[in-house]
Amino acid sequence: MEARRAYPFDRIEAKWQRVWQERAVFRAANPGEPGAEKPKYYVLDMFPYPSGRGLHVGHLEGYTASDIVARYKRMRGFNVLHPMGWDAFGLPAEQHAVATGIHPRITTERNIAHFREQITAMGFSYDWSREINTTDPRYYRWTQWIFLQLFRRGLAYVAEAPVWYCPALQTVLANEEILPSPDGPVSERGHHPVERRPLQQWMLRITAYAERLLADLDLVDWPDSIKEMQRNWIGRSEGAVIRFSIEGIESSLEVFTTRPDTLFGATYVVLAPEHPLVAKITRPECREAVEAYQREVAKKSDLERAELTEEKTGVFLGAFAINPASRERIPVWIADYVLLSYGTGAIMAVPAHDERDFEFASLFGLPVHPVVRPKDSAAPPAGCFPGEGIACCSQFLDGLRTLEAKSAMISWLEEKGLGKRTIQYRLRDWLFSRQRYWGEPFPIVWRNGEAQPVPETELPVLLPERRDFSPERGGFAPLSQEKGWEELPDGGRRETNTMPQWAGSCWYYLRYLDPGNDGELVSRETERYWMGAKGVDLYIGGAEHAVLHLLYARFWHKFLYDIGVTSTPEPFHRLVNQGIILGEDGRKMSKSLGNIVNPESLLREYGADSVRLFEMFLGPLEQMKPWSSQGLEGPHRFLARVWRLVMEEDAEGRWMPRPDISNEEVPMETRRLLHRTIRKVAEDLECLSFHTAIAQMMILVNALTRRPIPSRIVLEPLILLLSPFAPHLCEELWSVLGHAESLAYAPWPEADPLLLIEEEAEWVIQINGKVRSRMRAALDLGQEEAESLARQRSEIESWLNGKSVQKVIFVPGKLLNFVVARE
RNA sequence: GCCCACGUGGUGGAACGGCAGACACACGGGACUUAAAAUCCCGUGGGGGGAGACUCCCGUGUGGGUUCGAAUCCCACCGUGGGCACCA
Repeated sequence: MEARRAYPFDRIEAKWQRVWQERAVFRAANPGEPGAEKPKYYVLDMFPYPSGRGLHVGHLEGYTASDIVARYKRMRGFNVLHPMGWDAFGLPAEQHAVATGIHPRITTERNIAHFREQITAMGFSYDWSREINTTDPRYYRWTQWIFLQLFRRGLAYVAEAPVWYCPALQTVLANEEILPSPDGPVSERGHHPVERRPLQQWMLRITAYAERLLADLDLVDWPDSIKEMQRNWIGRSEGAVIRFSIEGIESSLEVFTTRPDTLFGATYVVLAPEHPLVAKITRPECREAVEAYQREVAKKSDLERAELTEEKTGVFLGAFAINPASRERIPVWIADYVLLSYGTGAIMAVPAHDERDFEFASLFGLPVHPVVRPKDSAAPPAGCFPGEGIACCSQFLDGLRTLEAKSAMISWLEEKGLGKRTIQYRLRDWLFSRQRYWGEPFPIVWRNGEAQPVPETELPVLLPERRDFSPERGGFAPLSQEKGWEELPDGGRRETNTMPQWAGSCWYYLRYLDPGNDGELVSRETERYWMGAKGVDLYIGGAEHAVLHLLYARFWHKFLYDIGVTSTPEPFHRLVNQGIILGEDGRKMSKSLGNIVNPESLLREYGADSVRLFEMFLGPLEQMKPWSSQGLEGPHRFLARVWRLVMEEDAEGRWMPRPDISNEEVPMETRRLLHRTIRKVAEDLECLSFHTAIAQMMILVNALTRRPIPSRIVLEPLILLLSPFAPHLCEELWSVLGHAESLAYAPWPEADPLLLIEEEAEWVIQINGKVRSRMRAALDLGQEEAESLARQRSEIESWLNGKSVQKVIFVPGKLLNFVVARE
């Protein structure tokens, strides 16, 4: 069915997309090129993984927002960097290869072509000369180079550690890729069950940067919720490590606690079941029970240990430790509520002041010694009191507040050599290897059991071609099947793990700056120019990357800063998350619900400008909101109205410029409205309030439609204001009005301050805070004049009749409120 | 359980502590048309009074509070979404 079009968007959109491409309109100038004398503005989208499903309206929302900003900033005189690329390594393409035998490279290329086509059809103003692809050897060469620098500085190391292994995906996964579920932990991708296995893995020492990753959150302009999530993920806690000696044995054990002030109340000690000291200190009579418990924990730890609905369990080792403060003999237990991977893997239990210890002590009949009382109470309460208060029953701490008691205890411990002040982080080192094919190979060769770096001159280490994609059983890397690749003539063997998908996305924003540079990751001069001062000026993407991508990228950026590659401590100055777009039914879009909105049909029916405008008109960018295909009508009609302000149909139905377009001045009311609109749109664009900017332009266009005034004096500024939102339509109208050049770099309209000054205002008159009247009057009335004008109004007169006015609130230019006695 | 965000018409949403519901969608009425579509105009939170121009009351999840005045600030609760979850 050939739908009649409200305006010929199909023709003009194809035309302008071709013009932009042919003239390389959006090419950004690097230092030394004409254009680079302008101030820079770097507006970045989170680059997509090119999946087989193509882009959905959610991607398009973020990309539309960033494109509007990019176009706006160009018109404001900035040299704008607005690039796009592909995060193309990753599991889905490899899973597809396993299933179909088609090489992931083929699938990836096909998907990228589809994505690029969809993006082009939306009219986004990317500088395609900077397009990057993480699977391109010219790109991943530098991913490998960064890894080598990390390795040289001891920040990449091999460790045998219990890691999350997913039998279904046949790979290990990072902590960050595991989700809790009612049936135990599962993989984030695919929700397959995962279990713990001890394997030799590459780790990155992100914990070395924990403090800076935390502190520098203060430097960036990000949503508070994201900062908070990162803070929680890093999980800094201050406390002390305290040494407990073991009765009858030479060795001692260390515990970490955030409450050293409660040491006098420590009535037992708990080790993680896997703690290396357990075998050494367990008494023979307890050995059987302890080992049985360890086996049980090892078996269930995979799935059930993460659940906390279960009752606490543990066993006594038969051994005793000495409380270093009270000199009391206290029992040593193991229990699975203590984790080996945090702190020292051991705790001092203070059941009187810790809920978990209290629960455990109650269950096993262990003693409870209160040593803190609330500020307003003479004695500690019964049960467990985890709050802060005043120390008691603690000898030299008695009477001190919790904060002081902590310091006093730490000083005492340090003096006696029994402990010291410590900071612990919840953040763990980053598990960096994957047993997959479709990822960056490590630039590492094993010789005599030692990992050796591949010389930089030999980069990139190319991923070998493959025919057979079935992964090997048991968690070995597929690359270990490629003997000709793995085994080197000198007897060395290449590392066969590959890097995780996060690797390529950790630094891609830097490669856009200088994508063709084969001598350096990015030239110093270019990096200084584009990342100057604050790094990426605006970064738009989904909140699902709050901790993973954004924490990893910050880590790498700080490392690159330390080795002199980057010049700013933080990569992304301002971060904005677009909200999720729900299906028309208000539920999350998903294949199984059948509520996914296909952008192709919308583009065919309404055109890219309408889709762009509607994506923005839906509501605040950061908010979650449902899609409504019917709602698209509004912005579409609006664009058609703008079209008809300039164009009209002749008898044959051809669109022609209106013959009556003039250069004549327009009525004062219209000029004022135009200039208010200019101001409002610019203000709203600065704070990314796109929907209110559109509403304001609709108000202007509605006024112009009502009383047709086809004058360039109002039409041209309107077209410029609208052009970041609906660039194809506006380019066409701009050229119809006789401009030979694209409007992409036309100066943004300036609001005339004289036209923004109002002389009159509508005053609101209230009685006891309720609006009882309004009047148009001069804006600059004094209180007395305003009051007497208000009192003359009959409705106010009758409201005030017989009442005594106690007070009059006067807000200049706005409001008058008579406060009268209530009977 | 803990942390964070958010609750406004039939719907999406707007509103520096000062006119609640801008702008749209949907719906209803009208103009144009042989008719329809498109377009244009008018109406549209709920309830009451009035023949009428009009007018009064109620209303921003619930209950309190601060204030001359609260959708907006504070407290408690309920609901929705997101994050964390034995991290000592």
